[in-house]
Amino acid sequence: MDHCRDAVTLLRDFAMSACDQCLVRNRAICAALDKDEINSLNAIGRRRSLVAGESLIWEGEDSVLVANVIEGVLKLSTGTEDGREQIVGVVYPSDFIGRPFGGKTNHGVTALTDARVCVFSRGDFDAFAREHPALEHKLLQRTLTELDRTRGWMLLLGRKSASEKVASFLLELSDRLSPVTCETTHSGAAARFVLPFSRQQIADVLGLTIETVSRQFTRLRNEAIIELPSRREVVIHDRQALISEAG
Amino acid sequence: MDHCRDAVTLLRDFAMSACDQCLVRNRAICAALDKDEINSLNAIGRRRSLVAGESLIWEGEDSVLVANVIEGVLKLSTGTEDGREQIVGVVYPSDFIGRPFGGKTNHGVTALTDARVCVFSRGDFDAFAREHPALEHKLLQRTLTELDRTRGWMLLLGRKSASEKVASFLLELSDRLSPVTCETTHSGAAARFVLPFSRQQIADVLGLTIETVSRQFTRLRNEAIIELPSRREVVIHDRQALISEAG
DNA sequence: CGGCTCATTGATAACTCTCAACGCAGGTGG
DNA sequence: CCACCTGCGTTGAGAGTTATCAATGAGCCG
Repeated sequence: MDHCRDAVTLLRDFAMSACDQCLVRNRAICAALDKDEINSLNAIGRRRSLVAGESLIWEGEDSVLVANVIEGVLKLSTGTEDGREQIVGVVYPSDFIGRPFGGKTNHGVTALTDARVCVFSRGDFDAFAREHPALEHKLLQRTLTELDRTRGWMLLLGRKSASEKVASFLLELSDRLSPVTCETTHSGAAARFVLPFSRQQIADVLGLTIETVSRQFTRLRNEAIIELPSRREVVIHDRQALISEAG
Repeated sequence: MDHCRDAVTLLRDFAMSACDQCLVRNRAICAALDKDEINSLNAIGRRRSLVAGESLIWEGEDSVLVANVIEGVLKLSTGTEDGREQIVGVVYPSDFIGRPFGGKTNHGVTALTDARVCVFSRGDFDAFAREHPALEHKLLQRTLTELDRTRGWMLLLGRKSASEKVASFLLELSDRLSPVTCETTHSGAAARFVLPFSRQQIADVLGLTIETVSRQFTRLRNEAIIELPSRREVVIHDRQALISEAG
């Protein structure tokens, strides 16, 4: 474990400089660009750090900036006038943030953990993208994948019970978080991870209340399917049981 | 009204021939192409008619074809193993269907009404798109918009009550159906329209049961907010009331 | 005129929410 | 160093909304 964490830390310290040392250089949409193009793109962007809880984009504002996630986890969320909130997406390193090509941003973007992103003014990015079809292609592929994922989530929100929701949530997290934790089982999914979410945020992802989430967690713990070493840590003991609970 | 319906019928009768007479020529992604390019695209596609209930794509199969909707309404849906279903999208004329650039199709596509589509083999379409960045750009814009719409729907599924869901649903339909009904109020939304959905399908859109949908409909009727001339017809009498119910 | 599907209506049950109290952990200040 | 305070999470009791089960009704087609 430790040698892995060291490597990650090392890479992170270098990543503040330029794109060719960027942690997500080969996974983000930038992978579509060659060295010269990357330099042009780099010229119109800048790195920015966010502390947990800090917002990058607010719901309803005109789309003024877009970004790539370098490190950390961020949520996309909307809410009703009377204060109910729904998290409509979660983005991880190498994911793209924002609404290029006009239009309003219909959801806020807020850091769940401390995060580092690579931001562009939307106008600059739009112009650059229009001149680089390979970049637009990557962005299209990414957007199509995100649309698929989002539609899968609709099944969870519309048709699954609280226990199915929580089980599905834990499984998805263990997949999506595995590249950073480095501690993986067979198929590359993490058996132990740190939740980037508070209980309230989990509830906002799943369309539940905080109490229902809490009860499901303790039930899973009592059935020895998971372990909860601390509020934010989860260990999956019986992945198969989770899978069959996920529906 | 009648002169309008005549015009629509007239256009529809012509539309079977070539792209330049296509009903959605200027609204679909094809609008990105000039006359020569349209002809090349036309050469690799073909028109196809679907009767209500007929499927074009099945959940889980490899993505083999993509299409543009010319006429009619289709649903995108997924389900759980035990038979629960969730409609994850509804497509209207000029909308794009399918999953270009590899990957499995995660949701089935089924006609809700009789429909006519313009289909392409996915491989052919992919190759064509890669050579025509303007087309990919249109597709990207469309996909981004669809992603926004889908995320808005997540708020409905996760956080809204049955009455809010039904009200929101009727309002969205009255917007989306207005171009074809031609009978519009102030802002281009139809006050009277024919539902392309059965009660079960409405339930599958909203994450409710058929009985709950039915009860909400009769309640809205009893409160004189809507009128239900037949099973499939809706007249909105008090749009403002619907808006405030939609949450 | 059946026989069918689809929709409505009613009674009851189940699940999740709401409201409320308590507990734990981390941080601050005496 | 301990006490207290505060934020977050857990647990419990009860209420409310929606699902489930069941029966009836309306429209359509052979």
